[in-house]
Amino acid sequence: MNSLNISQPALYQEVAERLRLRIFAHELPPGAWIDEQALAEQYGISRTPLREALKVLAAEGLVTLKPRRGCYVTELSERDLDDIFPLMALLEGRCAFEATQKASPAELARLTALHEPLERHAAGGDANAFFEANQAFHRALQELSGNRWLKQVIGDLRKVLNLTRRDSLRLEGRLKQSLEEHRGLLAAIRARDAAGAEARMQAHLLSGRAALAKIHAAQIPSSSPSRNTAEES
Amino acid sequence: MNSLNISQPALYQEVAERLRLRIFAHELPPGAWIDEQALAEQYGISRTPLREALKVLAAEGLVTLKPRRGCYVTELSERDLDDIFPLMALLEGRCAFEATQKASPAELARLTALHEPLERHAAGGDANAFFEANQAFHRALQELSGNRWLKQVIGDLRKVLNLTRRDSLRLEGRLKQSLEEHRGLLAAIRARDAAGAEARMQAHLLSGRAALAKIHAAQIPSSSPSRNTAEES
DNA sequence: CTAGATAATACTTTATTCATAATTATGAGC
DNA sequence: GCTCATAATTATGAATAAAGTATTATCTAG
Repeated sequence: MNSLNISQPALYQEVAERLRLRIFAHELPPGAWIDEQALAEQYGISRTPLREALKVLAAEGLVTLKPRRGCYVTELSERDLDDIFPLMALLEGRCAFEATQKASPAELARLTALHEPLERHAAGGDANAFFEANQAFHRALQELSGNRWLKQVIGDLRKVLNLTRRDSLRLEGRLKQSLEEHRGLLAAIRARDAAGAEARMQAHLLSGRAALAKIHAAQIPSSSPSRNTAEES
Repeated sequence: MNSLNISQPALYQEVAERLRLRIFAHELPPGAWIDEQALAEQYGISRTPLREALKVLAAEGLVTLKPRRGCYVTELSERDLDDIFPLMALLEGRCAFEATQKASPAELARLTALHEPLERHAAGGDANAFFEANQAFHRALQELSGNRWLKQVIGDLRKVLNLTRRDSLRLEGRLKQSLEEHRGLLAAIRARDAAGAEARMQAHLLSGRAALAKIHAAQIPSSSPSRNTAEES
């Protein structure tokens, strides 16, 4: 894919990646103002590459640039989530459909192997590890779909979804439920039931949205103070 | 991405928009090298805002940044088109589905009014005007879907598709065929046949891909350069 | 005491300058 | 005469500086 881009990555890309991680970790929470010069001297670079990195992040939707006002981490509304999850269901559903049709027996075996950690970490109750294994499985499916642009679009939306806290898996029973959905999905794929796999993937995503909504409903949305960057050392 | 920028847009955004138009007009054709300093002094600005604009365009996929090598207008391969069009069919199909279900009678009337120019310009054989009217109709449908992120993703992909020449409508009979497809689509929407509208929209997009393929097959019987363009994020 | 206006401060934005890396051209050697 | 290596030129990438705009705080007037 990246034919000539094997050369050393530009500084602004490195910075963009580091900022992404800090945003995903909620070290830079949604709504937080991004202090350019503080961040620049923290990274030991000038503000120029930092600003270029912010342009990239803005195009990805992770931050919002307000002209003459500065840069803020994007805040997702419930409305946004209600828009994005069905869209992801559509796209990842298509992935499941295509992958079911195109996967070779060897690839099917690899996919099955990727499912095993899900079983293990669900049994162990390790939500973080389950989350990672879940991501790996979904990514593999996207790879098997064979459509680079489909994968790209899903990846972009997933980045945006990472703005929300990932603790929906800690909802009572959600881990087990998600595992059950994955079992059904894998079974449909292995049975070469493309339409079934698509439907199960869609249900899986929408079920994830429902879990998130339950979390948000439970947490009191009274005060959401958008604090600035938390100091950590 | 999208902020409520009622204030004056930043210079780099203006530059990005002007470059977009030049790219879409093929004044900067796919594969063309973008000369930063030449363009900067042509616009009477410094290289800094120009470079920031290029970062935005790179995130949109319109240009490809090769570290230490410069910036080039993205070239789409046939493979890319084979990936993107089915994806657009899926997304715009969903738009048609949702819009059919959600549109009020008044909105339905407005949509019907937007269809009229298509009839007129098809009869007049004005491919450019037909293209514009077609875009307007599709955008209205995306608006009616009520899903801002769906609209956003479609818009992003449409930008990329604008990298290709828009002369597929000049293919013998394509104008008439496209009109027929639109008639069927509108009829399904007005009949509140959401599934039918979705199917017709999907067929419409795939039909557009086929027309483009026919153009390319006719124009390039010799060697295809097929520079593959990788997307990064 | 409150509200509005002005001034000051701070941050974004753009420009200019400098350094580094890549490519091309020229010269020399085989 | 052709190929390879080295040097020079050009363009990209980063940093620093300067300017313009927005926001906030303070002071004055009603």
